[in-house]
Amino acid sequence: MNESRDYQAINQALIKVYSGIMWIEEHELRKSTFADLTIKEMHAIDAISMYDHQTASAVAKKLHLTPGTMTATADRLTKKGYVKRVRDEQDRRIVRLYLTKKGRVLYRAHRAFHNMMVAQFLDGMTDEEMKTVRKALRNLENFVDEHA
Amino acid sequence: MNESRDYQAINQALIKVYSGIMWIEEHELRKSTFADLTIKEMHAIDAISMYDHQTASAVAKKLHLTPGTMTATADRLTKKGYVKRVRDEQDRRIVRLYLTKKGRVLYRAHRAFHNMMVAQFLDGMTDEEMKTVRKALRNLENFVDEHA
DNA sequence: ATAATGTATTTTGGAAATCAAATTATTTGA
DNA sequence: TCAAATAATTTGATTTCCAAAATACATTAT
Repeated sequence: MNESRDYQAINQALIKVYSGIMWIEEHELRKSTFADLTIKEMHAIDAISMYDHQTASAVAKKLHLTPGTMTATADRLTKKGYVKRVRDEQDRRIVRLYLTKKGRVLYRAHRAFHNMMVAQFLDGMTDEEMKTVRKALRNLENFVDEHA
Repeated sequence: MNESRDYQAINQALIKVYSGIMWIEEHELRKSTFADLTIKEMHAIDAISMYDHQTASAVAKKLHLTPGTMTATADRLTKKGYVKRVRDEQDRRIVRLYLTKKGRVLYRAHRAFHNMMVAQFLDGMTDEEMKTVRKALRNLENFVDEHA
C-alpha cells in the first residue's frame, strides 16, 4: 500500500526521462547538419547499424514496424542518401539494408550522443551500484520478454 | 576505453526496454475494451490526468506537442468520448481538458499497468538497491533538465 | 478608453508514420 | 513441377506531426 506512492514517483521519472530524451535528440538533430531527418528516421538508421547488413524484415522486427512501414522508411532514407538497398544474391526475395558513408557518419554521431547519456546515467557510481542498475535493467528486459 | 562496451550494452538494454514497453502497451490496448485508441492517444489521456483540469497548452508542453497537434489530439479524444473541453470562465482564451467517466476508467487501468511494470522493475531489491536505482534515475533527470 | 501587444487556441496545408490487406517475386517442399 | 511459404512492395486509409496564419480574448501603455 505504502509502495504505491513510490511507484508513482518512479513512474513519473521514467516517463519524464523517456520523453525528455526523445525531445533532446530531436532538437540536437534539428540543429545539426542532419536536419533533413526526423528522430524516427535516425532511430531507423541506428537499427540498420553499420556492420550487420541486416534484411529489411530483421530491421522491421527490431523497430516493431510492419513490412509496409519498413518499405516506406527505407524509401525515404534511400532518397535522402543515408541508406542503400542491396538484393541478396543467394535469395533474391531478400533486401539487405546498408548505410552509405553519410549514414555511417550519422550513426557514429548518434552513438556518441547515447554514450554521453549513459555516462551521465552512471555518473559517480561504484561497481556495486552499477551491478544494481544492471539488475534493474535486466528485470525490465525480463518483463518485456515475458509479455512479448 | 574499457567502459565503451559496457555503455553499449546498457544503451542496447535501454533501447530494447523502451521500445518493448511501448509495444506491449500498444498490444494490451488493442486486446482491451479500449481498442479504438492508439498508444499516443492513451498517453495523452495519461498526461491530461484525472484531477488537475490542466489547460490545453500545459498538456501540450508535457507531451512536447505543438499547439496545433494538441488541438487535433483533443479533437479525436473528444469525438471518441474520452475527453471534454471546458472554457475557463475567468479567462475565456483558455481551454481546460477534463477526462470523461470513460476517460477516467482508462486512466486508472493504464496507471495500474504502469504500477505492475514498476513493481517488476524493482523486484527483489533491497532498500539500499532501490536507493541506487533512484540515484540513476535522478542522474538521467538531471541530464534531461540540463539539455532542455 | 482605445490601440497595440501579447497569449491561448484553432485552422490550414502538407509531410511523415503507421497499419491492414492485396500483390509481386522468389524459394522451398511435397 | 506446382502448391505453399516467405520477403518485400504497393495501395488506401488514418493518425501524428509541424509551421505559419487566423481568431478570439486579455493586458498594457498611452
